[in-house]
Amino acid sequence: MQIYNTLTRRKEDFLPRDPGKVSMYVCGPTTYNFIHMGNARAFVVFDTLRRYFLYKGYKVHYIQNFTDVDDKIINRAREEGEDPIRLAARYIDEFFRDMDALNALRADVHPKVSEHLEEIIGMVSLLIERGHAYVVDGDVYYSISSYKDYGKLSGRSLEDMQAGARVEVDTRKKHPMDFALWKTAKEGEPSWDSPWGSGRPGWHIECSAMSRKYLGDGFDIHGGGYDLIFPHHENEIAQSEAATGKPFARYWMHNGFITINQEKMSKSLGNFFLVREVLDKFAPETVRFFLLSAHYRSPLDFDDEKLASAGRGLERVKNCLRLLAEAARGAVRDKVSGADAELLALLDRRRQEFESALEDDFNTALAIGVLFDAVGDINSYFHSAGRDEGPCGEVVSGAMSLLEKFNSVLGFFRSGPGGKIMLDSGNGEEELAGGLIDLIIKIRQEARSKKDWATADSIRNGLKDLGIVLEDTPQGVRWKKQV
RNA sequence: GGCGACAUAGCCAAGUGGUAAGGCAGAGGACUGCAAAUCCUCCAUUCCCCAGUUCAAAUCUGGGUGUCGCCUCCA
Repeated sequence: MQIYNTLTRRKEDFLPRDPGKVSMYVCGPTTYNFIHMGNARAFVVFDTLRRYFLYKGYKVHYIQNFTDVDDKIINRAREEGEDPIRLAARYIDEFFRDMDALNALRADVHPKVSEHLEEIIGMVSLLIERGHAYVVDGDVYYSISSYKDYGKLSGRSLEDMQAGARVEVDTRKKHPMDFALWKTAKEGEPSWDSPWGSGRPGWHIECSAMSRKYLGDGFDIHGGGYDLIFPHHENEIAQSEAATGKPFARYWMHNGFITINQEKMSKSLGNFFLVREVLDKFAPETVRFFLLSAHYRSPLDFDDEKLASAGRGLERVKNCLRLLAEAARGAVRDKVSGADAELLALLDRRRQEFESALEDDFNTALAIGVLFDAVGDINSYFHSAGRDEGPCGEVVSGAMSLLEKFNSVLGFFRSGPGGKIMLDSGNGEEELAGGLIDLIIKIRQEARSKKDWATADSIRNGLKDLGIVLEDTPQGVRWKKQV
């Protein structure tokens, strides 16, 4: 597999540190609010990458942190009169609600800053010992001048940064770009005891400390949004490599932004859409499909019309799944004809194309194209060969299994044991509704048999207004929920 | 100011040297009582512009133009 590595600015062959195993660390959210679509993109992209490694048979160790100690959390908590750690914990629950809806698998570990002070303090101490950090009035700063490779990820030099520094210069710092590893506690803030007094960690050190704890030195993939390259990831590298003397993450992957009217969606610009707002209007599979429909490094412009277009496209895939499910329920033929064998061979080729697409820097857009090609192949088959002689059992199960394989990576649809796709959640209420709809359809069929088209159409239109679409086919009547 | 990315049909989007995937929308046809779904056909002589390299360029080089991003919390 080839992966574009931000560190080297080119695609490289992906060779895991330990054969057969992949270690990944993805920067999670600062939990002071619900997550927005931009956050979701990063998490869905890396979830899908992880799923692809699993599909390929790798054992994946996937870590995603929560920043639950931070200025913004503290400020928010103050405004709402709530304990900061509790507020953060609440938004962690909300994070899971959103990401579960988007069918993202839980990480193996979701470490929190508030539970890793020991590791963080240990790493800060190590940096001081090694001369890469200094203490000023209870604050600890990382000295970027002490680390010769500072700037290697973002491609900037110390000189550039001095020239571009527009931030107020703290005269206690040795270099204007030196950053805080540890901050002295202010009144009313969460704080922990440390060798430098009571305080709390700076932002960047948590990822260095926690990734090391769970993945060790030189783990495989570190991911996050483009905006984390500088300073966050640059600083992580500086901290980790200076502290351990060993190379940090081997492959750095960064996803592009979600934009609104071509402008970056961000909390600070205020032009963001919360995941749950979007999920009120669009199905989760549509949202996930949309997020994967462009290459992960490209910007992705968001608006309702684009989501709607994505939803209509996904409907094609759903229709094909319904067709296959229906065929599997009906009578199938054992004998494998020439047309059957032809389709099976074609689908095997699609499987290979799907994999090559993802092997090339994780090109989900291309992989989705292959999915649509496969859907077209299957539909054509049912239109001709499968229809004339009845569907072949091997074809039906083979086609379904292919789409399930694709889905195990793309994760559009929820799946049960063995990756079986479940289009409807199937709770009791839905069963009841389904029974009622079947009954109404039966009554309508009686009207149709008497050529009472007025009644038949009135029933169909009435159901449509309720969001139930009927399809009269030679094989009988099908119904589904409207998109 | 420094650094970097991108520019492909009405819309979204893949494609890094060999003659433009896929989706949405649209047109025609098949099927249907009519629809829906599905199938078939059509829909960029051309990839922001101008030069250049090459037998061959959307793809490489140079120069423009435009848009966006990072340099400050941000996925």
